[in-house]
Amino acid sequence: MNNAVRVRFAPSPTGLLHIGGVRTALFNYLFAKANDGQFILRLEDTDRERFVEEGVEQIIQSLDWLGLHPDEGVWYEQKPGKHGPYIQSQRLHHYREYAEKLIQQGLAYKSHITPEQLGSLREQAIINKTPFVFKQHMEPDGQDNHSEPLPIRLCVPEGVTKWSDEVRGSFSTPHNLIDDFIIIKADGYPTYNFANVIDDHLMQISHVIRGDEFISSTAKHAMLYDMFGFERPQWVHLPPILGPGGNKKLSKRDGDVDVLDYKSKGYLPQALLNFLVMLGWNDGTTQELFSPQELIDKFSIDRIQKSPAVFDITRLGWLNGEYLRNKLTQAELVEGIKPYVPASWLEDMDYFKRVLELDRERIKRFDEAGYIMEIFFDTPKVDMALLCKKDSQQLVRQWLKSTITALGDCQPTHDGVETTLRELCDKLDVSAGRLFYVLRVALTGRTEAPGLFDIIITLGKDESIRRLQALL
RNA sequence: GGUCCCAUCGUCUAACGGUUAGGACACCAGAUUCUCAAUCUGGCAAUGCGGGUUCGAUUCCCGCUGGGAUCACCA
Repeated sequence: MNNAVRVRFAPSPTGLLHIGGVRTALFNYLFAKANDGQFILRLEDTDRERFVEEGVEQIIQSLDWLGLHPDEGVWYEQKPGKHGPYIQSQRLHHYREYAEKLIQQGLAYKSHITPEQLGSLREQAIINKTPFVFKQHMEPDGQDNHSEPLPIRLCVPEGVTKWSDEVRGSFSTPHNLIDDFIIIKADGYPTYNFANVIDDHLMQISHVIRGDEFISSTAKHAMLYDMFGFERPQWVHLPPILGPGGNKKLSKRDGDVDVLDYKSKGYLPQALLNFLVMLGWNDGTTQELFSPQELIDKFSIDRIQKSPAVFDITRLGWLNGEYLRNKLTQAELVEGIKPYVPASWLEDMDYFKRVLELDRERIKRFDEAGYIMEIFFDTPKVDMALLCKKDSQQLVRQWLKSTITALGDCQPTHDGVETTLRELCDKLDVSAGRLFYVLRVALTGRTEAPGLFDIIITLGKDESIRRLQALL
């Protein structure tokens, strides 16, 4: 019972869920599932100034799209769970209660120093090139009356805090390096450093899996656990994901604003997850493709990477194509592409499916389907310069005419068309390459398309002839 | 600047101290010959530097260099 695995993903709705957040959520999810544990979604909304209204909804939708469903905590409808509420702004009484305990023991105090005063102390320290750590004795004198609300600071005792991370190893931080940090802000809300400890304890979190930006504040958390006599969780800090340059964390500047963007661009959640899991983890073999279940079966903390990984979207593109080509049933493919093509294309579903199979290996993302498939639904505009790029207009004209008559009485099968057209090449004394180029452009307006015979039989003899006729 | 972390092909990464340092993406070439795509074959390409320890370092230790994180009444 006591070694039950309980992990949480605890985003702050101060923005939208981005790639880094998803990777963190994924690792938490996999670890929970791999150990028959609970995956909890908690909202850390204690920053009322930067709170983004649509953030909560977007976070839930993102996780839902990716299939990272929590067992407990926040969801469209509150998930059952006996440790709620799971939204920090609804848990203020807990933080107050624990802060009060600390105050009574003399381990925390109301701080009178203003941000301005603190700021100038820090500036002074920088000028003097001396390290600056704020402690209670630096509080200004004459701290009397003013009734405005004050923040509460932890009175960091002397000593050293040691802790260890499951992927990085041991850390040791002397307390003289730690500020008397704020645990309850003047507005009554707790800071992350405080709330996270209280909640993780109350919710019986066994493993704290999070981004490595928290590594330097973990000593504070460990210290708090000790001061309260709470059992410490295991810490697992994930390596950062770097932007394309490889020299800074992936950020909005790299287009990493909202994972739902990947959905609208036509990426598959399985592909995105498969891609993300490889950023900082591998199973030790050369396997590249993992189903969600395989991931759960194989995931383990001891194979998490220490070093950062660069986000390479080319690789995501490859993976997505791989899934589109080999992992999706036709029905799933149709379903996925639906939103990206005109509804009218779907009226003749058999035809749509035939076109789809023809183009399947050409589609890397759903959003490309419209462009790739449109030549089978709309009469293309043909650029004369392109059509006559390799041969004179006169010649092209003649070829088109001959093709129309040849097509007129040929078998409407792939082989029938092939035989007919190759015979035509002989008759016209022209290479297949030249004639087929002209026909492809004439029929599709493009130089890149499926095989010519496939185009003709899919389009149908009549439609093909009609298109050629129209050109003349 | 203080504290801490990290370091294998361009990228994701593999390698009980002993391998011709492996795979994948990307790239290039060839094959399939009607283009593109897909597929197959081949190729290019890495242990940051300097010291140790060792019979032997990608691997262990130290220094350097480089990169990153963090130093808020943000998380």
